[in-house]
Formats: sequence, structure tokens, C-alpha cells
Amino acid sequence: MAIRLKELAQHLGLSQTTVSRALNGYPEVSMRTRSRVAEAAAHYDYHPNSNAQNLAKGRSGSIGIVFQPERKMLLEPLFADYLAGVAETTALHDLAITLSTPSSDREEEAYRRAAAALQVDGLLLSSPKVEDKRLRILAETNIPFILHGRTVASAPYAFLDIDNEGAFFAATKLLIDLGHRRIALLNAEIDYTFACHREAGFRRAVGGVSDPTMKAWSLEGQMTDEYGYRNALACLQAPRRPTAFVCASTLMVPGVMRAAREFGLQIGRDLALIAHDDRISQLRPDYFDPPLSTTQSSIRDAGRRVAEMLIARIGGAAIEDLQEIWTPELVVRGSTPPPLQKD
Amino acid sequence: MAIRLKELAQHLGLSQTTVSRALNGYPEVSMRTRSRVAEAAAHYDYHPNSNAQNLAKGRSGSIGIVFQPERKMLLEPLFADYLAGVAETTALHDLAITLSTPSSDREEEAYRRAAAALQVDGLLLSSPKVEDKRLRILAETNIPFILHGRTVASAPYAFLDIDNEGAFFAATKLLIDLGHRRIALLNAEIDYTFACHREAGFRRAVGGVSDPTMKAWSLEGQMTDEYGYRNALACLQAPRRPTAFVCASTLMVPGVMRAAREFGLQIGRDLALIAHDDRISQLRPDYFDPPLSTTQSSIRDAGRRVAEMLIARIGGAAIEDLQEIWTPELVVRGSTPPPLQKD
DNA sequence: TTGTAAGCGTTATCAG
DNA sequence: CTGATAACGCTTACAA
Repeated sequence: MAIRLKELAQHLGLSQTTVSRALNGYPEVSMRTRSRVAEAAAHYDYHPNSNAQNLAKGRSGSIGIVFQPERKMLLEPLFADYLAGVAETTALHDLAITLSTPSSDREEEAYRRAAAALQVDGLLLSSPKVEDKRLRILAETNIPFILHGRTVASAPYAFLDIDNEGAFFAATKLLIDLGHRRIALLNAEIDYTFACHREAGFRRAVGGVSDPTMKAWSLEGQMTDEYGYRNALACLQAPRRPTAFVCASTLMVPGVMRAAREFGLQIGRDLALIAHDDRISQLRPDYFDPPLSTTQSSIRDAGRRVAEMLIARIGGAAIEDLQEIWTPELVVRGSTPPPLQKD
Repeated sequence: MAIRLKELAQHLGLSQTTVSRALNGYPEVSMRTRSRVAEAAAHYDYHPNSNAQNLAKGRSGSIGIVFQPERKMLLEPLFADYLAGVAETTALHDLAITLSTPSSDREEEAYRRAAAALQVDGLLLSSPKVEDKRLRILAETNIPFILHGRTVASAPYAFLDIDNEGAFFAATKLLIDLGHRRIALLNAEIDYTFACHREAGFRRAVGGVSDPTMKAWSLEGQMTDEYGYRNALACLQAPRRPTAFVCASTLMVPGVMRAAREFGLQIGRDLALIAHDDRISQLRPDYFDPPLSTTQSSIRDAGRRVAEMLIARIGGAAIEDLQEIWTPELVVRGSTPPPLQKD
């Protein structure tokens, strides 16, 4: 049986109140008492009961994530890392996660219920579509939430996003500056806001080229090996094929490489490729051959941060102070040579 | 502000006790009272405060899952569906999930801590390796847990597994009965128990054939498109190549199909293929061309069940009553023709 | 069948 | 700086 605050206090010859205060870092406790308490807590391996703590503090001690695997499916390698990041933060703050998995037709209800039942102190939303009804639903309630990504919404909301437009502009610009004039964007499904932003960045870069030979492709599909292969293949079959690819995810790259190989082409020699790298575990861009040039931003860090932001929001921080846009870093490795002479 | 039990009781002119009992289905409440209470609860949209409930009942209200994305937990698409299943059950029982993500070197500590701090009422383990130290650690504590899968362990433990040996025996036997004599197993990484069992089933089926021309391959690798491709390719390059494949996961099949295509071969015509299907969302075997023959068992159902079992275990059910082995169903579709004459 | 009252393990309020 | 004491919202003996 684990030790309780009461017993710990008895051992110390102090009141529960004082011990609690010492443990929670309240300023009015003397240094001496504080260290005695800390020592005893460690010695008896005391851990506060979270339920009691949460009850007393009037919060639930859990944050909610609504997810539907049938909808997200092959973004799942990303989801797992994102979730890992979230879990790191929640563990630090002794929060639990309440996952709900409504069937697609009950999604609205799930959000309403979460809000009504107050089973959670706040919600984390991800993978927003350009038009995302979830925001409207949550705006009606006043449950704190953070959106990982952005969307169109009338009311302001708290979010963490990366500068997808800028990143894909930079990536495309890199290729253009190297001399490429036939560039293909292998994008994610375009109803996701991030894909839409990426398309915009790509278009802006391409649009800035006055060269009349400039040609651009833009294909969309799931961020998987398979769609990387398919869409790259589709481009490469064109009579004047692209000399460079901009890829929505490193997850697609093996597929793109295979497609290239089928045409006797090699990334890093005959073709340039730059991909967005979410820094997921076990898919390191420098392990590819050639090492991939990327725009990088850790989705796990984002998960960590988004959970911190939610905690802040729950604590009363203003929406305006909880709107972050991270700038992915452009990392040039071996996969982006200039175009071949003959091309 | 949400309504509380006290207020609900006041509205009804009853004591908290009675209302609580009615809501929790205690037998001693009169029918009339019970229905009045149910009605009022619905009317006022009453939801009990889980922290108070858990505190009073002396449980934490959360179950733990320790996962490390860097270790490829399960392959993520599978993990997501498994997690969805777990979440369905926990939602039903008003339980939260506490994910912890220790760095690989701290794994042991994570389990010990979970046990010590009693932050969770029980733990769910998955993807056991043949030798899995986690079981030993948990055996020392007495925290309830369920293993999804099996492993070698001295003490008995509660688990849910599928009959991988039997399923892969049946799948291989199907191919043999069709006349195939050169069969390749594209297995998952062999240090996982399930992969080991599958290998055993495959071997048993192959070993039962007296025909001296019988030839078997057994390759291992991640259950991905990419490794499906690689390993299939490796087999097909052999002088007397396999006429049939047994695949650890439908996730690998697109890769296998591509490899076949590169040799001008087509699954369902020139080659037979049967794969294990975890019934994950959006990867339906009947959407392949040809529709895949499979051994099927829903990993989402397993997640659901494993959580139920954990709840039972927490409730005091005996380990012996919590050991289930499901038999995957063999479903023959179009991908398993008999071998070609010339082969 | 219903009610009273004492927990469950914390934190918050108010004195001292 | 420290300590009683009252919440927090529910369950559960024990009574009636």
C-alpha cells in the first residue's frame, strides 16, 4: 500500500497542509522544512494521488484526442510520433489522455459530448481540412483546445502550425536556383490545409520564374510509398519529364526512387528531389542513398509543444498568445543536384 | 457549470445515496425511483465526475500503455487500429489512457514507476519479443496487465493472442494442397513471438510434404511495402523461383506485387499469394486486384477485447480465465490459383 | 426501499 | 511560516 500525504506528514511531525505546500513549491515554506519534506517524500517514495489532486483542484486531469483511424490511416506513422510527443508532455504534467474514436457519422457528437461531460480539460485537434466543422462546434462551447495546423475559421483560435507555404516556397526556390525548370510537386491530399499551403508555396516559387520553358506538375495523393511511386511514375511518363521533385513527405520517397529507377534514372544524379521531413523515428533522411535534401520540422516536438500550449490555455492563457508558426529548416544534402546538361 | 449529484438529488427530493444507487444499477432501488432518476439525469444532462468516482472507489481510472515509437512498437498502422480498439473499450468504461514514452534505455524504469506510483490501474503490453524482460519486471510487482501476444515466461500471465502457428500452417497448407511446391514466407522480424510462431506453422506445413522437389524460402523484415518488395525480389531472382508467397501482412502486398510485375509476373495468375490481414481500416483485401486470399483477424477487435480483459483482471478475475487464443479465419479469394503447368 | 454520515486523498481558506 | 478545518463530488457502511 502506497504512502499517503497524511502519513508522510505524521512521519515528519508536520501538518498535511505544510507538506502539501512544500511539495507544490509554495513560497511561504521555510527552506529547511522544504528540504526535509523533499527528502522524506523521496525516502518513502511518496506519489500524490492524482484523482484527489484533480478533484480538489477542480479539473479532470485528462486531455482529449478524437481520432478516427478510418479517416487518417496512412498518415499514421506521423500520428504515432505526434502522439508520442503529446504523451511526453502529459506524462510530465501528470495528465492522462482520453482517446475517443467516434464512427465518422458521430464525430460532431463526440466533440459535443467531450465538452458537455467535461471528461477532459481540453482537446487537441489535428489534421484540419481547409473547411473544418470541428472548429465551429468547439467555438460554440468554451472548452479549451489547440489546433495542430490551421484552417479557415471566423473566430480566432489557438494553434501551432509550421510555415508550410514558406517551406515549400523555399524548397521549390532551391530547385529553381539550381537551374531546374521542370518541377513536380507530389503533394498530400489537397483538402488538408497543410497540403493547400504547400501548393501555394510551390506555385509562388514557380510563378516567380519568367523563363517560358518553365513547367510545373502538381499531383496529390496519400503520403505513402505507394502514392509516391504512382504519382512519380505519372510525371515521368510525360514527354518532357520533370527534372526535379518536391515531395510532401519522406514517406513517399522510396516510391519515387523506385519509379525513377524504372526509367533508368537516379535521384541525386539524373533527378533532384527534396522532401518534407517530419523527423519521424526510423526514417532518417541521411540514411537514404543519396541523403535527402529536406525541409525539416519535428512532428514529435510539435506534439510536445501543442500539449504544453493546451495546458497553458487551460490555465487561462489568451488565444492570441497561443498562436505559433514554426519555420521548417531547409537542409541541403545530396539529393538535389542541378539539372543535367542534356535535360 | 455542470450539475452535481447533490443538486440532482435535491431536484428529485431524494438523497444522494439513492440517486447514486439508482444510477449505478444497485438492485435495492424501486423501479419507480430508478426511472425517475434516469429521466432526471437525462433531463439535466448529468455526468458523474470521474475523479470523485475513482477517488471514492480507490482506483485511478486510467490504464497504461508504454510505447516507444523508435522501437516500431507495432508497425504503426497496426498500432493505430489497435489503439482505436482499446479506446473504444476505455471510453465505454470511462477510463483514460496514460501513455508513457520512455526512451529505450529507461523502459524498465517506466514499468516500475507505473507500478510504484499506481498512476494506472493496469497495463497493456503489446508486440512481445520471444524473450521479453517486461514480463519479468511486471511479475515482481502485482500490477494487473494483459499481454497482447505471447512470449516465453516462467510465471503464468494473462494474454490475448491469435493462433499464428495454426493460421500460417493453414495458409501454407492451402497452397500445398493447390499443388505449390516452391513457397516463400515473407515474415516479420523474427525476434517477435508472433513471427516466430508463424515461421513454425509454415515449417510444419512444408515439413509435411514428402515430395523431394519441395522448396521453401523464409525471409524476414519489417511489415512494409518496401520490405515486401525487397524480399519478394530476392526470392524471385532465384533460378527456380517460388510459385507462391505467404505474407505476414497485407501491408507488404503492394510491394510484392510490384516485384512480381518487374518479372512480368502477376499475382493471381502466375503466382499465388496469401497474406495475413489484421483488418485495418482502409486496406481491404477485396480492394486489391486480384482480391487477396487471407488469414484474417481484426486487430481492432483485439484491442477492444484486450482492454476488456484488463478491466476484468483489475476487477479480480483470475489469470487462468484470461488467456485467449483466437483462430484467424482463412478466406480464399482470387490471389491463390494453383501453380502454372510450366512451373 | 431510503437516508445519514463517514470516508477517499488532496488543496484552499483563514487564522495564528 | 505553520496549522485547523472545510471543501472537492462521489461511494458505501450502517441505520432506519
